[in-house]
Amino acid sequence: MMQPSGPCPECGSSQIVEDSLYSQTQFVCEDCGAVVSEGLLTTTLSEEKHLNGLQRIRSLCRILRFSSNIEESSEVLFKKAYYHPAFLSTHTEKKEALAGCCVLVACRQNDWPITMGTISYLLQANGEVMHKVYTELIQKLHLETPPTDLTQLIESHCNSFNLSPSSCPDLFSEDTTRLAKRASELLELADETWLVTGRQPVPILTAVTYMSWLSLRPVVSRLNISLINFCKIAKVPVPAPASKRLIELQDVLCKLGQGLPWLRGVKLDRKSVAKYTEDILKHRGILLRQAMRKYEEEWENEQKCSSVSLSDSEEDVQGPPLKKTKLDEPSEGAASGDQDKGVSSNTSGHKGKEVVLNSEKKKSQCPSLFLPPCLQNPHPRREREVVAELDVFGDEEILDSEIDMYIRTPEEVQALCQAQAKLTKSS
Amino acid sequence: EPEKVTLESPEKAAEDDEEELDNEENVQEDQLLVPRVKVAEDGSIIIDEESLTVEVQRTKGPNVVEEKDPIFERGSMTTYSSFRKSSYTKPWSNKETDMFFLAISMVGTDFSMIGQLFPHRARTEIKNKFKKEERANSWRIDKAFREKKPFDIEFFSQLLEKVRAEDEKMMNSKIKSSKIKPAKGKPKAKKNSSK
Amino acid sequence: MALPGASPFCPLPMTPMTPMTPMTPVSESSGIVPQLQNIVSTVNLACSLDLKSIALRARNAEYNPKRFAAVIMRIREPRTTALIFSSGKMVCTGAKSEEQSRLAARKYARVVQKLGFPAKFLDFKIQNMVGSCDVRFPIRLEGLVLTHQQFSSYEPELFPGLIYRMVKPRIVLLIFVSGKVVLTGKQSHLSVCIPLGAKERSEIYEAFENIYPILKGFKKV
DNA sequence: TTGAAGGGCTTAAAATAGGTGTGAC
DNA sequence: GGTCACACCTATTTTAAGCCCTTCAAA
Repeated sequence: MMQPSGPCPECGSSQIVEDSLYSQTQFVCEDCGAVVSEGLLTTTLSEEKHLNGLQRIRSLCRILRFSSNIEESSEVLFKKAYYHPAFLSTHTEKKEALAGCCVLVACRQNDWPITMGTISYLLQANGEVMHKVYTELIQKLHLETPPTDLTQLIESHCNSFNLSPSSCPDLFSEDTTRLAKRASELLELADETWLVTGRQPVPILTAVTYMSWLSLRPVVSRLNISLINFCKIAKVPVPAPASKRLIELQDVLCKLGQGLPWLRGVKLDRKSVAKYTEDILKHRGILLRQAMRKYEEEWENEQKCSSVSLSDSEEDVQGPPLKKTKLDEPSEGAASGDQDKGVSSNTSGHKGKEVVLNSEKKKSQCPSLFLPPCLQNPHPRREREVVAELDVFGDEEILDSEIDMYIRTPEEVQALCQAQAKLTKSS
Repeated sequence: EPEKVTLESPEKAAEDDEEELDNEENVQEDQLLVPRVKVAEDGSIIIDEESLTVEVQRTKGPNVVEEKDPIFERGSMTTYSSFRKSSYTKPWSNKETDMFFLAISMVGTDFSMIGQLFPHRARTEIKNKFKKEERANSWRIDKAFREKKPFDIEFFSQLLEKVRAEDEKMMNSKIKSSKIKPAKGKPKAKKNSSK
Repeated sequence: MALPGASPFCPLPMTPMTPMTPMTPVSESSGIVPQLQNIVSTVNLACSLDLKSIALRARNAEYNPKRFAAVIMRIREPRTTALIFSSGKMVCTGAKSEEQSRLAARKYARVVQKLGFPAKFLDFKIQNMVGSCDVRFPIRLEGLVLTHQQFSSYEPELFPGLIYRMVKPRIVLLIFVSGKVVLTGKQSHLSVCIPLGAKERSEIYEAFENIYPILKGFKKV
C-alpha cells in the first residue's frame, strides 16, 4: 500500500505515518491523531486542492512569521474564494496561486508590509498568474485592499542586507536601524520627486538602501563600492532596475544640492553627492518647496500661453517648457558628473565646476526639475498625425481592381500548392 | 555540495546547460542569502539550506518564532522575482530584411509560410517584423505586396543561405578586426550553435 | 456647437464630443479630445466558408488551423486585419474610426465574395474602441488609488499604470504617471438604437470628461 | 565594467471558436 | 464515465510606461 500523497483531511498536515500496530495497514496523522482511512484518502481532487491551498497558507504564514490573525483571515478568505463560482472551474495553477493571493489580501488588510513577489517566490508561482488571480479575487469578491506602504517595507528590506560586523569588514558594517532611517528619508524624497510612481518597489528600496549606506559614512572606501559590489558584500541580489533608480535619485540629490548656499562652487556629481546627502536631506523640505513653487509658476504660465493652440494635444507638445526642458536637461546631467557629454546651449564650456548655475539659468530648468522621468525624457515621436479620417464614410463604392489584387490567379494557386507540398516534405 | 542559491527563474537556469558549471562556480563565490524554495505536493513549503530550514510541516500548536533566522527576522523579506518567458529576436540585417520583402512579394502576408522559408525565424518574429516595417516603411510593404514575384522555394532558400553566409562573414571579420589588437585575444570564436 | 469656455480651438471639423450633454454648464470641458486608436467590429457573412480554400486563393490571407481556427486577412486601405471563421462570422480590427472599420469590413466581404462564397453583410456592429490622450500634467497614482479604491487597481510590481474601471460609462482607463490616458471598452446593450450609426465614441469622451477633474486633483504632491 | 539602444513582453477591452482543463452531477 | 458549463489556450488590434534581454559601444 502506498503512503497517501495528500495531507491529512482533518488538519491538513503532511505528517502522516504508517501505523504498524494494527494487523491492517493504516495511516495516522502525527499532528492530530486522525486515522487516515481509505475512504478519506479518496477525497475528490477538488477537496485535495483545497487542503493543499490551506497548507500553503499555513506554510507561508509560518515562514513569514505572521500573526495568527492574518493566518486565520487568510484561511477564511480562501475557503470563501475557493468555492466561489468564479474559481470553480479554474486551472490548477491558478488555484495554487489563489492561496497566496488570500494571504496577500489578509496582509494588506492588516497593514502588514509584503510584496507580491515574496509570495509568488515562496510558492514558486508565476508572477503574472499571481497578479491575475489577485486581481480576479479582488473583483469577484468585491474586496478593498489598501496598497502596501513602501515605507513600511524599508525596514524588512534593510534587514535582508548582511551588514553586521561579523559578516563584513568594520568599515562596511552598518547598524540596520540607522540604515533604515536614512533609507526612509531618501525614499520619501524619491517619492516626492516622482521616482516611485509606476515603478517596481523592490529596486527602489535597493537603491535607497545603498544610498543610505553611502551617505551614513561617505568615506572613499565606501564611495568606491558600486551598487553591485555593495549588494555582493551584503549578500543580496541586485534587481536590474535598481541601477536606474540610483542614477535618478543621485540626479535629484545633485539638483537639490545646488540650492544649498554653502555648496555653491562645489562640484556635485553622482558619485560625490553622497557626501552632502545628509545636508540635502536635512533641508529638503525648503529646497523642494522652492523648486516646486517655481515649477508651478512655470506650469501655469505654460498653460496660459499654450491654451491658444492646444486642443489636439499632439501638435502643441511644442509648448515651451516640456520641449525645452528636454534640451536643457543634458546640461544638468553634465553638471552632475559627465563632464563632456551634454554640452547643450547653456553652461557647457568649462569642465571644472559647472555647478553654480545661477538663478536665471536655473529658472528655465525648473519645470524639468521634478517631473516623472518618463516626461523628462519623452519618447522621440510617438504621436504625430492626427486624423485624416474625415473622408471615410463607410459606404463608398469598392473597386473590383482593388479587390483583385488580393486574389491569386489559378496559375499562382497551382504554384503555391506545389511549393506547399515541397515545404511539408522537407519538414 | 552547496546548492545553487539564486533568484534566477528556474527554467532559465535549466536552459543554458553549457554555462551551468560556470554559474555554479560564480554563485558559490557570491552565496547570496536567498533561500531555495520547493513546494511539496501537499502544499508545504520546503526551504533548502540547513541554516535556513524552517519547519513548516506542523499545522497545529503555538507559532513559535525563532529569532535567529536572518532572512525572515522582521516578518517579511522583500523578494524581487521576475518570471516572464524569455524571447529574444536576433536583429534583422539589411540583406535579411531584403529577403523578408522578397518573401512578401512571393507569398503575400502568410507569416506562417514565410516563417517556414526562414529556418531560423519563428512566426511571431515574422509578424513583428511586418508590423515594424509597416510602421517605419509602409511604402516598402506596399511595394512588395503589389509587385508579385513567382514563388520559387529553391531560389529563395539558396539566396537566403548566401545572405546568411555573407552576414556571418561580415560579423566574423568585424570581430576579428576588433580582436586583432589585443594580440591573442580569446579564441572565443562563437560556439553559437544557435539552435 | 461652440465649446464651453474660451477655447478658440476646434480639433476636428465635426467635434463630436460636445453633442447632447447640456449638463456641463459650470464644470468646463477639459478641452482635450481622446483620439481613437483602434476599432474592433464584427459582421456576419452568413455563409459557411472553406478556410483552406480562402487561404490558398487569397494572397492577403494566412491560415494555421493548428494554431488558430480562423483565416487572418489583411488589407492595406484602411490598414486593418480581419479574422474570418468558418461559420462566416468575421472580426475586423485596427481601424481608426467607425466608418473606416465598416468600409474595411465591406472590403473583406467583397474578397470573400470574389472567392466564390455567397457572403452577405449582416449585423455589422462596433464591439470595442480604444482611445488615448494626454492631460499634460503628472499624476500621483498612489494617491488616486487610495481615494478611488473601489474603481482602481494599481500594482506597480507588474504594470506601471493604474487600471480604473469606470462604472458610469462602462469604460476601463489606464492612467499613467505621465498624464497619458488610455480608454477602452464599449457598452453594447444600453444603446439599443439603430445599429448603424450608434455613437459609441461618446462613451469614451464621456469617460474622459469624468476622469479629468479627478486627475486634476492628483497633479500636485 | 558600465551604459545605451532596440525589440518584445506586461495591462485593458471586445468579438470570433475549436480543443482541452476542470469540477459537479 | 459521460454530459454540462464553465475556464482559457491559440489569434487579432491599439495605446500607454516599465522591465527583461541581448548586443555593441565607450570608459
